Amino acid sequence: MHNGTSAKKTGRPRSADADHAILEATRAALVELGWGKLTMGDVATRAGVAKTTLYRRWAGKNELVVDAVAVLFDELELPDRGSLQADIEDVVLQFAALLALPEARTALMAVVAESTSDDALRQRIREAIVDRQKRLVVLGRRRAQERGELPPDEPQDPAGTDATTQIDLIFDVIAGAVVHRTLVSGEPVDPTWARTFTTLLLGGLAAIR
Amino acid sequence: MHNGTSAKKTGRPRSADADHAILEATRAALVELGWGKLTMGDVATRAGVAKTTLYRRWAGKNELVVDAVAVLFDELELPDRGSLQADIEDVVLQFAALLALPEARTALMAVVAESTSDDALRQRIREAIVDRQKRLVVLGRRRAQERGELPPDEPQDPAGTDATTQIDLIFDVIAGAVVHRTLVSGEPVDPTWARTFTTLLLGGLAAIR
Amino acid sequence: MHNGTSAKKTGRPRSADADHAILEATRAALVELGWGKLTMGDVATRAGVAKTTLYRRWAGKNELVVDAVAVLFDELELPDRGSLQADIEDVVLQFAALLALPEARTALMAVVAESTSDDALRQRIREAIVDRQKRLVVLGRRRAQERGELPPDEPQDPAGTDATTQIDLIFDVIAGAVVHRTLVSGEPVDPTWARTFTTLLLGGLAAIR
Amino acid sequence: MHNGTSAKKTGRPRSADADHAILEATRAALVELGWGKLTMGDVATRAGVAKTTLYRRWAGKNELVVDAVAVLFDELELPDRGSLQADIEDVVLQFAALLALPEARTALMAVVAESTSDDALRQRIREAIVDRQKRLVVLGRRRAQERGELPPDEPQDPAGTDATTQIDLIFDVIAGAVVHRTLVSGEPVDPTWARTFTTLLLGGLAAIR
DNA sequence: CTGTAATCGAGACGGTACGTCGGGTCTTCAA
DNA sequence: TTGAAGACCCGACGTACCGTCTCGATTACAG
Repeated sequence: MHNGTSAKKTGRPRSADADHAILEATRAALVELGWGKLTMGDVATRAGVAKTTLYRRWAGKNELVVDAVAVLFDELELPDRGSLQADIEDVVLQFAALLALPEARTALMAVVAESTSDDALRQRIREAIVDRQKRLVVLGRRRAQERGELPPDEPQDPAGTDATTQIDLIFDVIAGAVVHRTLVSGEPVDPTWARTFTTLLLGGLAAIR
Repeated sequence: MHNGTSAKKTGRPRSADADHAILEATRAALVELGWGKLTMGDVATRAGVAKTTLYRRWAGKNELVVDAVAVLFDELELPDRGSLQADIEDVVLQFAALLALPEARTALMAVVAESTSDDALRQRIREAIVDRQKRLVVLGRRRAQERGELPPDEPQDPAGTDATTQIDLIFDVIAGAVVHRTLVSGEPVDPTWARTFTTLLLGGLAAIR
Repeated sequence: MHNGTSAKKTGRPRSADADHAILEATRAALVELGWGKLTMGDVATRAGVAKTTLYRRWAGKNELVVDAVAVLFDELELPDRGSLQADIEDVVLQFAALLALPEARTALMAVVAESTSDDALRQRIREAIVDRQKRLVVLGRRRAQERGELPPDEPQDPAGTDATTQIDLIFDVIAGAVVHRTLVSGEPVDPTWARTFTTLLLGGLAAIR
Repeated sequence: MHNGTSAKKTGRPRSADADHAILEATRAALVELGWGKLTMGDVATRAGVAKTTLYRRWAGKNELVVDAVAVLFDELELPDRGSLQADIEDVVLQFAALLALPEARTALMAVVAESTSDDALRQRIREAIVDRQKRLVVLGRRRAQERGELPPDEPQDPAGTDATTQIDLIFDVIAGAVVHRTLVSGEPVDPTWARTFTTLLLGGLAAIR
């Protein structure tokens, strides 16, 4: 977040309402205008807040938008559907549904784009958005191991892949494929595609062990 | 490209040199400044061209950059390394190397980001960049079929996937995973990762048949 | 004029129609747009002529406008109304009527304004417009002398003014007063004002002898 | 001036320094560059001010220049030289000296030229420049009446002219003649000319009573 | 209850880039 | 050689946002 537990003793305290109003306004503006047309002044106006107030809390457009959309990604969940295949299909569809929201797709790509030339921003994105979703992979994998669908983690087999590498790979493949199909190829992620993709992924996982 | 075979009979013809100079200048500016700091005026100056000339050919920054970087992606090739596994690993590494170029990574993500709220731009990107690289998947797949590594296309098996669906899926998985690992996860795509990823992909392909 | 009797032997001859169309279009554009909004491109379009054609004949906006409006001032005449007072009143009203035409008032002031920092232009204005109207003063003065209303020119009386000085002074006073009242004060020059002004002028002329 | 006593309660107040710096810079730029080459951007730079600041106060070049030069005309004074003839000669020479300044001559004519097709501008000029100088005529006339050089204002004699008409006439004749001789005829206004002209004027004034 | 201090909305500030417009030149093809 | 068409370089336009700054007016907590 933008401010930690910094010590502030005296003076008028910051309005908590303002924070919510600003983030809400940011999301609304993203939907209507897209990243490129979104302006700080407009966000301030929508939030009924002065630009000063906005800049007192966030350093710029990037930081503001990251915070504004991060919360959306926290809503992803991994329900226990009984099998790994079903679990993955479910989360793939959830993720696709999220990327169907204009504010999410637009904001995600925009901040990622900015981050290609801004390491601090990349770090922030990773912390606020990306790494937090890895929990889904970790959780799903553990459940599958408990069900016996996947073998338990073992001391690294030189011919195989260790747990971290595997988790990262799964994450990149799932997130990458869904994002690419949705935003680049522009094709829908429907249950059929989700099933085929998941089948491919699980088939592949068996192969890398 | 920005102009088709429109009929223009009279008047001074447009300078072909200007086109090249502008696109070259755009790539140079992208490397030095990145997407965010790149300005139309600067590109014009670098190209030794008036801003008007630039706007006469491209509607804005997005369109210009798409054309400027499209050519970079055309350099990807699929050498025949003797096996499908080797072919894919090779092209994965080529793609990763391309995304390591600042002008390519920054420009690609930026225009994709803009395209989330601009259908015309998305269409342009797809034509100029994305669809043209599908040729690599098509070619690699045909070679593998000739080698017997993959079964020939058959009348659609209701339980399987038809050729087009499979090509699209492969494309989304490869491109998505490489882009995600490179630009979002921020981890390197090295030969080891390429091998593991390719193994997963081929294992998965066997599963969806 | 813009071209003298320059020798042109070969090639396609210049269109005489073009000249008229251009000057006519210039006057029309002046009326509608005023000096500041008048553009060479617009004049060319109105005249159904290419900009090239226009620049082949005139060096720029100033020269073009001077020629376009010069002809208007040539229409001033000094009818013989029987007395100097009546003659002056008549020409004052003619001049005022001319300055009531938007193309004349606007063009005259505009080129005079430009001429404050362009000696060549001032020279051109003086030749094309100003000096040609001095004929009216010279003629009126001679008629008055013939009628006996004014004394004949004499060898310079040290206490008086010689002929040239007097002509210049009369011209400046008449032209200046009419222009100032019309364009600066923004008051109308009607017969009453013309009579009072002429009375003042003639009374003054008697005093400087 | 450009802003009246408009009520503005909140927000940062406009910088008074900026106003002065801008007007000063405008005059300097007029001297160096003349009206035609003067640009808003250059004025802003000279004044150490952003273009926005400039446009926040003045609608355009015309309005700015009117205000910038208006102050020059306020420096004209009518010293009491003991006789009406001497007073007029003095102010005529002052006015001529003012018109010898490049910034004054060029700016005055340019804005008058623009005003021929812009009523709001004409109004502004009249308020800021023209009408304010009528004070000189009014003052000189009253002094002369006190000295007995001119008869006191009387209830309008049907055969004569009332006070306002006379003041306007005198103003148009003096200003018009000086401007015309200086800027159109391009001849100098020296003491000799001033004397002759003043003699004519006073002689004429006697005639219209 | 009275300071002190940080907050608030408002809006002016110095900048940078925008995309357009007009000036005057140059290049092509047709007459 | 002229003419229409239109692309060219150049420079200024007036606008939009940026992120900072100054205002006067609220709030809180501290003494």
